Amino acid sequence: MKWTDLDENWCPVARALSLVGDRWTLLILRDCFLGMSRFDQFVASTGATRHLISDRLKRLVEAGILEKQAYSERPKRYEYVLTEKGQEFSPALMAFRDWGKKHLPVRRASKA
Amino acid sequence: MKWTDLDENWCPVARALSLVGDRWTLLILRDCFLGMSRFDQFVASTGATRHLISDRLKRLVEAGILEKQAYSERPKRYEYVLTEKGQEFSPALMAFRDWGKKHLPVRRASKA
DNA sequence: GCTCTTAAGTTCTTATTTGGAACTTATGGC
DNA sequence: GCCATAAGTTCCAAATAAGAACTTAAGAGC
Repeated sequence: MKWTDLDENWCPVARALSLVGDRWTLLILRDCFLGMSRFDQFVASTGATRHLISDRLKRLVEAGILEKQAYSERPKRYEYVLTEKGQEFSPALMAFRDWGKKHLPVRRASKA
Repeated sequence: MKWTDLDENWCPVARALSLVGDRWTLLILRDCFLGMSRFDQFVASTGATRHLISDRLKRLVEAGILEKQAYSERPKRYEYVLTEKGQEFSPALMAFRDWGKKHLPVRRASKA
């Protein structure tokens, strides 16, 4: 079964997961809420490959969660900003944060 | 970069994702909140392969999110129940549900 | 005492996805 | 000219997932 098959599932959780239920996607959204908007910021912050970031940004734009906006004309440079649909995803990330804070404390010195 | 490298990340969202930031894992947890507890129920409900369910259940048990309990001695049969740590993950799933309900309506007759 | 069914996995082979590094395009600065 | 920056794309190897069949243990029906 493919992930895209979940997009018409009866369950709203499954439909949400088909779109944003992916680790890199969720990390990109976290970065957006932290104020990031550019390709190389996402690459540096998440540690994902450029290929993955490229792919996930494309999906998020198609889904109307992010919007691609030019911030420079020559050379053409784009940044990605949260739409209202994207903004409204924040409760989910906050729930992840709260749960992580409570149940997954850092044991050693952080690597990242 | 590997996923497991996120488990010591400074960010609690990243640490949470290293453990449960996977579509099948989140679908299994959804099923647990819907009252399911057995292997074949997860397979049928999520549409994932048996291999994946087996792997994800193992991880969730190791992480202390689910507990494996015998419900039959001969033959040995196990079921998986949420621990308190697992129970406390419900706000995240509810956030996914609310966001999915609002922003991802079903367009055609459901396939699943 | 043979065959069917159920439950919880495991194993196998083939496809798809990801990781990592190098390359591209356009421009500005030294 | 040569180096740097930003936002990607391309390539191949490695890791993961898909799909179906097999395993183990027991009870039910005949």
